[in-house]
Amino acid sequence: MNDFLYLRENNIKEIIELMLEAYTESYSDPYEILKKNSFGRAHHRLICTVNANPGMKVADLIKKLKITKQSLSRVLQELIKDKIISQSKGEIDGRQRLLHLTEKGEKISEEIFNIQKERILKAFKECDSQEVLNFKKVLKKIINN
Amino acid sequence: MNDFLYLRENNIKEIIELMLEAYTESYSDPYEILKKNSFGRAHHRLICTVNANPGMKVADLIKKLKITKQSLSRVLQELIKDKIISQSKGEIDGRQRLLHLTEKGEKISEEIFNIQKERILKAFKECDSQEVLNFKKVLKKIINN
DNA sequence: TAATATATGTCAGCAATACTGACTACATAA
DNA sequence: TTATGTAGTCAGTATTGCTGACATATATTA
Repeated sequence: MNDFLYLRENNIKEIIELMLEAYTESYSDPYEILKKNSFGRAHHRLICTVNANPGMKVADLIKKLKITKQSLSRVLQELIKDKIISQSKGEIDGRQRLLHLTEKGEKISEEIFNIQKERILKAFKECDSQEVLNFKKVLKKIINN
Repeated sequence: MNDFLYLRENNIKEIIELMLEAYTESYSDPYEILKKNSFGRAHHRLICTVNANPGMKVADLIKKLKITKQSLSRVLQELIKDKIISQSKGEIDGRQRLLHLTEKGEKISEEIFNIQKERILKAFKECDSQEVLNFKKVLKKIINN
């Protein structure tokens, strides 16, 4: 195409800042719902990640969220006590604790999602199929280092 | 196109989680550079936002970062003291304090950017021009409510 | 001009999130 | 059996964020 304008520093710099904004906006939308349940940003990230990766082990959650196990522990224990998340012993490796949303957890996760969905849906309705597919593709490339 | 698969709940849910991951990864990349300067996540967000919006006023920064002025203040004063950010009196409205990166601030901002750039550049090189343009377009739509 | 509103700054205290380091318990692998 | 890997825990500290109250300077309005 029209050479490599999209690889220029200014474009990349702009996109890095847009990602910060999009994240900040999107993840503050469900603030009220979270507050109603006495949850904060840390619980939100945890619920969202376990929801997307049911059965993941604790070590993977730590890696994804980029926090220490001590930081994770406090929040995770709260969610387990509140019966939002459940743990099961790994069948292959008995040391692992596999994480799942409980039924109650699924319900709250769904409530949170329904709020966050509004912003995304509104945006996507102003785009066509191809644009959204490309958005998702690039997002994945950014994650896979 | 092939009807509206991209508007389905599961797709949107997946994208919300991908945005969390992409942000978490991207904004932890420059951890070492920030630490070297005794800066944290809060400083990072502030530097990035002022860099993208030179001359912005304090109230707008508060709105973008979604924090209180008291939270902003601590970090902002640190950056002003370290001569990373400078304030100038608004010419039209003398109550406003307009924020800029200093020369030193630009330098650190560039260091941070150069680290974050690597991940984005690597991703973009595996995409074509149109895909990146679409990525940016959708990102902007998500921000503009 | 006087009263009011707005933009910013500041003080004090508290809450949430995250870190380091040290140690334990248990399961797997060598 | 010994070493390693996974998870949990305790104690202390740092960072980031909040609320409420109050101060200062500038702008707007009556």
